[in-house]
Formats: sequence, structure tokens, C-alpha cells
Amino acid sequence: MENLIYSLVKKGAHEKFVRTNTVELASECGMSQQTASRKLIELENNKLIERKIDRHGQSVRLTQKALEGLRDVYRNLRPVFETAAKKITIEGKVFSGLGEGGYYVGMPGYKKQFIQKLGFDPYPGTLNVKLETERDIEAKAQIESLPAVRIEGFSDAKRTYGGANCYNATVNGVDAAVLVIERTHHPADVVEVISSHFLRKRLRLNDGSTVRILLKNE
Amino acid sequence: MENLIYSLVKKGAHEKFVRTNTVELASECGMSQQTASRKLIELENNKLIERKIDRHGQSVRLTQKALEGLRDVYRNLRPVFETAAKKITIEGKVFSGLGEGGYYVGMPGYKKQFIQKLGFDPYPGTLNVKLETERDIEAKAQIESLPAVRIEGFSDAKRTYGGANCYNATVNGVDAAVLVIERTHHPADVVEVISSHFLRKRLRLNDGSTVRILLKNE
DNA sequence: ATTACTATGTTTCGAGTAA
DNA sequence: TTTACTCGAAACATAGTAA
Repeated sequence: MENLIYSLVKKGAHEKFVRTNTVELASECGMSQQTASRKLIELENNKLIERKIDRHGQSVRLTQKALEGLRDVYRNLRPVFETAAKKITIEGKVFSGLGEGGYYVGMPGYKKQFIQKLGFDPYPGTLNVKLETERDIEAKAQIESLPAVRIEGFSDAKRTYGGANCYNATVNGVDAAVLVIERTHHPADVVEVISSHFLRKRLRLNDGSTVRILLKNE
Repeated sequence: MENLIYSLVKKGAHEKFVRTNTVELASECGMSQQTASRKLIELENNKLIERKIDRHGQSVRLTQKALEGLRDVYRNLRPVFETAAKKITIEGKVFSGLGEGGYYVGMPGYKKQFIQKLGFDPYPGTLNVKLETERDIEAKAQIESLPAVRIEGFSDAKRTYGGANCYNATVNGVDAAVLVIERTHHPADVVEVISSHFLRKRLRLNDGSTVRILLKNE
């Protein structure tokens, strides 16, 4: 099954429609023609491929959904084989969130942990950075391969507050930490940063200012 | 199945024994405890993992064989997501092969194709380069994602001669081509280079000399 | 040539449970 | 608690074909 997708990747189906047929795919994947046919149908039903079928074969292309799945695999494998501890740099533009980040960061349940584990008392607000290039989004995904500072969730009488992972970094040279909140399915192109400083003031940032986040490797 | 290996990778089983149990792995992979147990046995029988089992769980580590399989996947996926056309550089040390490379390169059936497709008449010999670092071996594997100059195989009365792929490059600045012979399961840490020049003389190389191969991107 | 349906055979799964 | 066996059920693969 997955096998079939890898065969399609080898043919370049991640960037264009590629011409093939069920007999060819079957032999490449070590399965029968009938199975290849059925699996192509399944992949199509699961919106993992698009097809144009005619009586001489078919053209197949991977969907964005399939690429996302492959990207997950890639992200898991990269830290295994890219041993060198490279410096991760992320560039993006400052934008205004809803201001709710500051509320959470200031809560005693979190604040105590920040002071203890990150070694600084965070300014009660987060700097929202929007990533503009695929390269930066990739770099953000790589962050998770770094050693994290774990912030535990907790509960009060009203509700439960989720955990988070922090990664020491600098923003335009100023000490800070990237905050990756657990469970909330955050957009992939946004990074939240906390710091002991009010970064907008300290770095004279406005909405649209470009900042460079440099992750600390150990 | 594969799923289980990815779970183990996430736990770091590619670099050390990691402690886990069948219930935990099952829930991570969306399968029953029984299936996880059975699959671990299969993985062990297939020499993809090593285990130390006790009554409180088990320690699991991936074998080299499993890592090789994952590396294949990684190599397939990298060109998909590493879009930027990076320059591939390989460094290694010159060594003497058996001299058979020269015999083949000089055969009319190949020579004609080199002249036509690579645009030069190759010196009848190959420069063997031994790669010394993991980084260089990785870089060599990446070559295959570049556009290849295809050299077809052929037959004469006696036998069949296999095909090859060539990749335009420079060796210490001199035009050349990396030769990847088909089918022969070449060692991963050796690169063969052909050129119109006798590179050993032209570049004053001896066994053990370090050379830098720069692949041409288009 | 193709793709892909049906029917049948094979493999895989997981509940129950032993050790 | 574990791991992992047995066995009936569910999922999957392929031969034979139709279109």
C-alpha cells in the first residue's frame, strides 16, 4: 500500500501526473495487477492520489494530503540521518495575535515553571511570527527534534490547561524561547516566542517587521 | 508493521535500547496489544530489531538492517522535500582499483556513447575515490536525485555489458563525470570518475590524495 | 491493450487466556 | 503486571474474466 506511494514518488508523481499502468506498478511493488488496481482505487477514495484513466493506462499524481503524510515520515527520519547538529534559523514577520497568549503565559501555574525551567520570568505576552517561506516552515518542523524544555499542564477549579514544549532561542540576538503549545493544532506557519523582555519594545518591532529566530543547540 | 518501526524511531530506538511495552506500542500504532506483540516477534525474526524482554516490559533497539531500510525511504523522500537545488560536494581519497574500469571505458560500445552524450572522449581509466565520512557517503547517495546522462548497455558475441548513469561534475576544478554503474552492487563509499584528462597526471594525484568532486546542477 | 469486478483462497487481526 | 499462544472472524490478495 504505502509501497505503491513510494513507487509513485520515484516516478515523480509528487510534482506532476505520471503515466503508468497497473501491471507496471504491480511488478515494482511485488503484488498482482489486481491488487495494484484495487489499491489505486483505495488511494483515490482516500484522496491520496488523482487519476486520469484511459484504455492505454493511466496518469497518476499524488495529492497534497499524500505529501503531508510523506512529509511526516520525512520529518521523523531526518533527525536520524542528519546527525550533524545544525543551527536552525527561522525567519518570519511579526503579527498581532488575539493577545490571549499573554494571559496564559502570566498564569501562576505556567509562570512558575518558566522561571524554574527556562530561567527567566516571561513578559506576559507572546510574540507571534508568521513564516513566509517553505524553508522556514520546514525549519520550524525541525525544532521538535531538538531537546525540549517541558512545561506541564495543570488544572484549576474551572478547567484544564495543556502542556507545552519550549526551545531556547534568540530573536534578533535577544534571549527568548520558542513556545510550542501541546494539542492545539497550531498553524504550521506560525511561531510563538516568549522572552523576559517585551520584545516589540526592546527590538523596536511593529507588525510586519522581520525577525530572525536562532535556535540554541544545547 | 512499518508503523511500529516509526514509533520506535520516535523513541530513539535507532541509537539506543529504549524501554517500552506492547500495550504502549499498540496504542501508539492503533493496533491491539496482541498484534504489537506478534509484530515485534516478526521484526525480531527478520533481524530488524533486538530485544531484551523481562516481566516488566522490554528494551528494543533497531538493527543496522532496519536503519538501512529507513535510509532508503529517507533518500527517496529527500529530493521531494529538499526542493532547493543545492550543490552536491563529495570529498574523498584517491585509491587504486583493479584497473578494469579503464578496459570498460575504452570499449567502443561505451566510448561512442560517452563522446555523444557527455561531449568528451574519456581517458581509458577511472579515478577511484574512497569516501571517508558519513556526510560524503550521504552526498553520494544524493547524486541519484540529479538528472543523469544515461549510458545504455549492449551485447557482443561473448557477453552482455550493463548500463550506467553519468553525472557531470568537476574534480578539483577539472571537468569530469561521476560514473554509477548499473546493477553491480558497488560499495557505498566509493565513487568512480571519468574524464577526458588523465586526472592522476593532470591533478598530480597519488593514492591517498584528497579530491573534491563538485556535481553540476544542470 | 487496458481497468477492475467477482469469487475464492490466504493472511492478518484481536478476544480470550495461559504463563 | 508483563508477553504471547490459540482460534474464530475480519481483512486482504489473487485467479479468472468482463468490459
